[in-house]
Amino acid sequence: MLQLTKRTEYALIALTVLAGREGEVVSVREIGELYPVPRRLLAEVLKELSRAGILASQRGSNGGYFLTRPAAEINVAQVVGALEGLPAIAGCSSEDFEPGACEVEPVCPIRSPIQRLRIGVWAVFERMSLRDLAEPARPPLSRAVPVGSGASDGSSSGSGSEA
Amino acid sequence: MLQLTKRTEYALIALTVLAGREGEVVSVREIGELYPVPRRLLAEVLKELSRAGILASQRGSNGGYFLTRPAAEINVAQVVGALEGLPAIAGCSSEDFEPGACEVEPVCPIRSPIQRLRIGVWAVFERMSLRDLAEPARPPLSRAVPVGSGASDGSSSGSGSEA
DNA sequence: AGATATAGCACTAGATCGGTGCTGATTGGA
DNA sequence: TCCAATCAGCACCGATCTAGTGCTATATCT
Repeated sequence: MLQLTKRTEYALIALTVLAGREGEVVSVREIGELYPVPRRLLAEVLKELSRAGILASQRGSNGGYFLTRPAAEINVAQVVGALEGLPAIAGCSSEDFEPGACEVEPVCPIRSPIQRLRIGVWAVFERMSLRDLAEPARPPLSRAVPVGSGASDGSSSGSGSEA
Repeated sequence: MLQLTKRTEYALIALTVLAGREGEVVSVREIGELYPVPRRLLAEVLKELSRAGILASQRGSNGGYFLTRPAAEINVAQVVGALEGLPAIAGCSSEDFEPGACEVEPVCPIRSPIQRLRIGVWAVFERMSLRDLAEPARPPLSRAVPVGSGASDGSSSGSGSEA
């Protein structure tokens, strides 16, 4: 399945909030009040991002999480990498792939193409920063990915709700 | 998990063979003799591709499968789409997503960014044709994806880790 | 002290995936 | 004509992963 996990979705939602309030400490409760996500699970996810160094935490009352770096310097690839490992595309290009696990590997004709796909997908995620997440108005990918020439979500349509 | 299924991997391997023998009818057995893939599963996958119109089949002895169009006109996106559905990235952008299934949807702040990611990933898959698969020498993505500066991995000597 | 909030660990139910079994239909050849 | 090779269709099982929760400890502010 070429799909992010719910954990990652929740992470991105939370990071949207964090990116919009740089410098502030935001608690899981606050985020949960903004968006109907399972708080417990969200907490688990933010802990992971904290362990990965993307967030830092403040314990105790008035505690919460905050970005360790400017939102513009954190990209989706880092987030996905922290929660799911690097996009693997195929098992043989995964992080925890042990040689010999795939019978085809020694003669595999698609290793090189898979690598290229992986790099390409990775690049797509790298090109979107948390600032781009928090400000959906600007089309950050239209420059780099010349495929949706006019299809890159018309923009200027206020608070994003396009099909 | 941002990873193709084994089914899709096997499909791509088989299609590499098919693309290298355009016009010929190739049986599951032949492909299984070339690459150590579970033949039964491979057969199941090729049936699916046949139902999707990417392949056509010839029954009886001397039977097998063949491409319905030139290899250069079939891209990885079509194959992935046929076997896994379009790359969804998130559940809410999946094909079989029913409105109301996601609590966050009405107020979701990342729908638009997710869409952009989806389009970008889709584009990466679209840009690689079966001909590119069959001829790994040429680097078809280096033009369109300017991220691997010189990292197009010249020889497949394994470990392409660029972090 | 007590309320708030994160840290850490483990656990369950459900979905998905990888792979297989079996039966039938079609084609070419001995 | 009969047989072997091959695809078509359906259903099934075990392993793995995901989504979500329970519980307890620790830190901080008032």
